[in-house]
Amino acid sequence: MDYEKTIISWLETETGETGLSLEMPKDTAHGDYAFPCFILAKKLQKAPQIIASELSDRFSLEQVQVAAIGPYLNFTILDNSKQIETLKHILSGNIIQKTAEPKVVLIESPGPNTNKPLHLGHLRNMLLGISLTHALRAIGKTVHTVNVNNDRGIHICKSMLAYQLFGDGKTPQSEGRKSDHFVGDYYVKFAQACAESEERKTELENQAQEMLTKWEAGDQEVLALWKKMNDWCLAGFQETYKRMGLTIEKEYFESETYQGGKDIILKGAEDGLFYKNEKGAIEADLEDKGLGKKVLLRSDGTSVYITQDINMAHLRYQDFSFDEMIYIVGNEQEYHFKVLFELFRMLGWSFGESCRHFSYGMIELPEGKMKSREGNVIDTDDLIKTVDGLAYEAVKERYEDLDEAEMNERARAISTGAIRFFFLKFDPLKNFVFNPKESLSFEGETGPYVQYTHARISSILRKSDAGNPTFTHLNADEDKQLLKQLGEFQSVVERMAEELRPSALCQYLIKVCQQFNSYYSKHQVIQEDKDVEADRVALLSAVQKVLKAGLEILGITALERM
RNA sequence: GGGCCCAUGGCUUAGCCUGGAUAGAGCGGCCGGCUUCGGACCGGCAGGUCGGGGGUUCGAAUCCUCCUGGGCUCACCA
Repeated sequence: MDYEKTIISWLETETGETGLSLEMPKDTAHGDYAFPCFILAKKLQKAPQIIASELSDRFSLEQVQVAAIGPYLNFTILDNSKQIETLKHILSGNIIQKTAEPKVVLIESPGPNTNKPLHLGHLRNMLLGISLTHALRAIGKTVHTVNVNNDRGIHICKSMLAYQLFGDGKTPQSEGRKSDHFVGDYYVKFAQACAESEERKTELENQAQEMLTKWEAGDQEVLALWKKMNDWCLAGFQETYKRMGLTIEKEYFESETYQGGKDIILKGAEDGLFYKNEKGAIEADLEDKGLGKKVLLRSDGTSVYITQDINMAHLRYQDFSFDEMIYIVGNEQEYHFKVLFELFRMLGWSFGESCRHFSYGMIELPEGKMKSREGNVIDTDDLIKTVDGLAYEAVKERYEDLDEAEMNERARAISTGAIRFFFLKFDPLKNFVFNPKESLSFEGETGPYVQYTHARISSILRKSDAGNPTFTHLNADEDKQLLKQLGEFQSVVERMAEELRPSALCQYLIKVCQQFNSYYSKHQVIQEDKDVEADRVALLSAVQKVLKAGLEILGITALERM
């Protein structure tokens, strides 16, 4: 029985109005549905309080209790069969329904440059990508993960040149340095050398430019150096991806795709989509879209940044024939993607319509923006290492008699939980300040809090010897609140997948945990009355399953013990 | 200068799309709670002109508008 519809149709016949709707009160003391009577006040020439009380006098529906609280009509559904239905559903393991159309989605993340290690921006990128991948799969979409490596250009040559000048034949192995960090060290050295003097800077930049020209000309020596350093970087990234649980199905490389982009542009120019400007460069006119004019090929015929993105999309469509593509890229590239998608349209590529730029805000440090050239960046690997250490200390402090392997395993899960949750709980659109000293905690609205709640429930479930539930003892306010909350899990996951907002799931999980922990402090689960115990165990078990499914989407291990 | 985005207690933030009943929460501060299921927890207190003005509305943190402050962007860089 759909009480909402029934109540609405009663209201409509009673008042002669149409198109009325109910709202869901925030405060549970206000029941399950509410009708604000202000709307009728003008028409009926009566105070809304009076209208509410008159309507409540005339109301009579099975299983629905009505109360006029001020100008509101509040309805409470006494029949909890729907919630019990949901509860049984969850208990049977049917936690998330695949309600989405079974489309193929491509997700691009994290798009690194191969001249330095991954920093916190990439971390945010990866975690957003991973959680979205999980959420989309959970609701029934097919997701393929791809990546783009920006492995060509002047920034790459800077690291290469510095290595040539100061490298002295050293290798990551000889220095015992993670290979991408080793490469990044030379990017910093380049900047340091440039800082010596203006002359030195000009000299070095010219040399880097020469190197780039040689690279494009296919100079064997330069290419060999490029290959060596690129491979170091990529190998380092792989380690970090693995640690963060990111699997990439197909890697694309700018160095391999930029040439093909030219042909597409040239063909487009032939077809009259683009034109040659007065300097001989090929341009797209996007003035009518408010995007200005965009150069697609330089007058010397070489490609620009966007050229390779055009070809890459084309290649990906050949590889995956996706229905949707989501680019997870920072908000500083919003203009770039507006232009890119417009170009897809001009080229008549139908998939262009379903491309989305998942734009996220930057991460700043308390002392300001991160600048890799200046060295005030926090690397992903360094952060993980630090938090691993903190988590290990936290576990050791509480459970000193655990064996080393178990201690490490828990510490690692907790560390991952803390990092992931912290980076996902904020609205992705917003910039946030990362304060290394204060930001990462294992208490309050954190991943470990959710993990702890899960472990706590698990512990109770292990101890209980209750039989089968009858679902007749879940009538306390706290029972109802929890049941109601569990019923919203599905729509939270759907919303996260549609709106690309993992933060919505984080907020939800926190709320469930808070409600459970409060429940825990008021209601004893394990007890003499085994019928009551069985029902509460059923409820807890459902909470546990929802927490676990939610954590899995975020990529966090739901611990049985911690 | 044009475009896009952001502004909520000391700090970090939810709510804004789809307007409603005392603006939720975490951290920090203060007070209290482990001889029943895990204190990485729970209960309570203090702390808010929801950046500012104007408008729409019975009603605005939420919608519209102007302004202020901040970020990003508008390369034949990537």
